[in-house]
Amino acid sequence: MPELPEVEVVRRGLARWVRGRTITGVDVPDPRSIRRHALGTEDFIGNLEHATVMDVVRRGKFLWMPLNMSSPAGTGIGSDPATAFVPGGNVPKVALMAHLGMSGQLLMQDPDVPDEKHLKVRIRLSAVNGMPEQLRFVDQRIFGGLFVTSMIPTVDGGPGGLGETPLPEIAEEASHIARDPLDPFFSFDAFYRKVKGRKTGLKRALLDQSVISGIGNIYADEALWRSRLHYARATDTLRRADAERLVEAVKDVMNAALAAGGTSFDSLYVNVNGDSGYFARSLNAYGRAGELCGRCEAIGLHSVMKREQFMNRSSYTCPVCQPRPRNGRW
DNA sequence: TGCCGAACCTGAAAGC
DNA sequence: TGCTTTCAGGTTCGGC
Repeated sequence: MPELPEVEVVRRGLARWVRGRTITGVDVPDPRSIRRHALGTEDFIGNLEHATVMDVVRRGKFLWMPLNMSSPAGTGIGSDPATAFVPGGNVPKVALMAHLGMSGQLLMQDPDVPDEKHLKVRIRLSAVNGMPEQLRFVDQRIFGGLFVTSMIPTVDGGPGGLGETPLPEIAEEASHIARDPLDPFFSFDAFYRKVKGRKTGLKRALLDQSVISGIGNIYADEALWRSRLHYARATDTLRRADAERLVEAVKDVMNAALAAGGTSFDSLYVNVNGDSGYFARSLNAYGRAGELCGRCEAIGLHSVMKREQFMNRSSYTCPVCQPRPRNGRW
């Protein structure tokens, strides 16, 4: 399942292939994957054709490609995105937005590669020697999707997200979410204020993208395990030191996952070249129900990881080093 | 206003 | 063997 590290792996791969290239054609074999584009398939295609991809930017699990709409068809080849943004000039007004959902994949393919079983959108790119000519959106469960959205100024004046040429603009549909822990402009104080202001459980807050973005079920469990906190801990009882430990754990686990190319349990997550990541082998909590807690075992304790139902999902904890708080409070 | 749960969706695995 | 049920989970939206 793509969470922040997996989306960042995809972003880096995509940036290498699509920056500066012009979209020459678009097919939408399954319009369900563009259902968030309210104006329909024709409008979606009309917005993309002849536009030049300026960059690939990410905030949390949202990924977008700012588009230069002013380029005549075919002139995007070899243009330099770093110099394409002229203040007050051809600043991108729209972006192609992507969310991978549960099973979305953005793949670079040559035209002669047969269509994937769950191919939803095909974007043809201007020809460049040695580069694949199609960007394909493949999605088995259709929780993800593509749509065109406006670019708007960021509230804090900082870059909208992580990209190769950061701009003080953000895709409108991503403007409601908080900065993610790997964002250089991430503010611990802002995160702590939001968490303390909530009256809910800690894991629910971690999964709330308006509090902190990029965290899904897997890395929430891993970060809570690393920081020895229980998912049901009431957020308004969280001490500053606990929150600092938690944020550091989130950063550590995400950086480790990024270094391993992401977490893959099956073929549902792959990078733009179709390769899987290896971080699943390093998980300490997620999916380890019935196994011994590695941290407790290291000090001679025999505690068995347990799985509980939470928010229609599974949560994995160690009952010894992550004790459940009484009534959510310590 | 803010929290919470349902719904969306498909394929693999388990159960019968 | 084949059918049915369960499970996986990110985001949005409606109900409370």
